[in-house]
Amino acid sequence: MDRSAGLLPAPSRAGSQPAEPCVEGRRSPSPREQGGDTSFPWNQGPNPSLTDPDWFWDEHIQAKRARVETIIRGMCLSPSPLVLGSARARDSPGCPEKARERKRKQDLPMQQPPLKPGPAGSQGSRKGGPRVREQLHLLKQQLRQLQAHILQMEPRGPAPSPRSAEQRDSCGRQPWAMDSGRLQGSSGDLPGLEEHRVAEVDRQPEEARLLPSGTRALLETLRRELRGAVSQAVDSVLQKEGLNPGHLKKAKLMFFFTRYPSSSLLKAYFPDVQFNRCITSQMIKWFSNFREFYYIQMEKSARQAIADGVTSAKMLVILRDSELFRALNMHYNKGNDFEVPDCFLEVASLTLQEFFRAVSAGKDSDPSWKKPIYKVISKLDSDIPEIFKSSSYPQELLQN
DNA sequence: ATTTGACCTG
DNA sequence: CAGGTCAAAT
Repeated sequence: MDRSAGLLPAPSRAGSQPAEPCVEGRRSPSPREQGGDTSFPWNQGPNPSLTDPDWFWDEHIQAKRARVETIIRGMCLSPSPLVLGSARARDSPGCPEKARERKRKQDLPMQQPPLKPGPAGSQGSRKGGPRVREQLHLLKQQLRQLQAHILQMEPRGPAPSPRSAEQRDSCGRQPWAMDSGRLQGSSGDLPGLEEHRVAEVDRQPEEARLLPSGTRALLETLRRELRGAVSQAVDSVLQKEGLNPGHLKKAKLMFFFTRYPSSSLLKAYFPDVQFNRCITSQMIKWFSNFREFYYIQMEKSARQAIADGVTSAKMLVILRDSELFRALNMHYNKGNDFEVPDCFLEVASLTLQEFFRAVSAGKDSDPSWKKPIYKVISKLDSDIPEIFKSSSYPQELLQN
């Protein structure tokens, strides 16, 4: 609520930051950006997906998807139509286009990895915002339905007689006791496995307890498999999927520190985002939009100051109670979740002053009069607090 | 040929 | 904010 004295020390930087004669138009990478010289900042981070070849990750995801698809498909083929109905209902609403068409060459990520025939991958990268949530919901629903379905079928299983349930060692093993064993082949034929199963199955409803051990084991295995598959599907959907509102919010806060983030910096500060062309461009675009608003405000304010009779640029300092601050804070920090750093106010003040000088000197007659200002400002990016890098979303750590 | 930024528009 | 365009830089 109550802010520390907002008065800025009117940094002498204003004088020591003259528009130097930069040879190249492009902004030279700030020293901060390349702190790791040859190595990228994110080399330190525990995110293999960023360092590994893209195809590796894609295959991984594709494997997951394929697995889930298989399971879901199996569910649809089951005697119960319940799943089928909900699954279809999703495709019909928005896109009349055949789902087949989606497998065409990626329309946006043009030349990412050389391969990506993705079974369901191409649609995942699209920004059908709500679609993802629908899918998630669908998956959860399907899981629940399948579980109910299984339980419902259990009693009718292999003629569950109280005896068969007890004499699980009898030679009368059901045909699919074998299948059960095969199914969990991955878990191996551990000696004590049987006991484990029994212990787990015992926690199940009464009906289930009456089933032969083989059946119970199968059910349990199925359940486990399904749970794992759905869980993975949810993860993959939640992640690939693109940027969410949380990311946008974080980006806005980051703008307080950096007006011109490089793509590598963005990658370093959004570990939970899988960057591809689309995502990267979108984020770059965000900052471009941020800048646009920022510069518009600055120019407007500068002209206002001139109209108000301000004579010296040095008199223009953005305080935390100024109108300009209010507008900026509203735009990048709606709700005051975050305390705007002083460094931002300094840069903003300098920007304002630059605009003031330029307009005062009548430079604005030149079509490209803003360019020099941009050049100056682009060199004033600050370091972004580590917290922004570590946490996926500044949901909580925002308070301070 | 690709990326990035400004600018304009909806 | 996302789209698209244009220019500049890689």
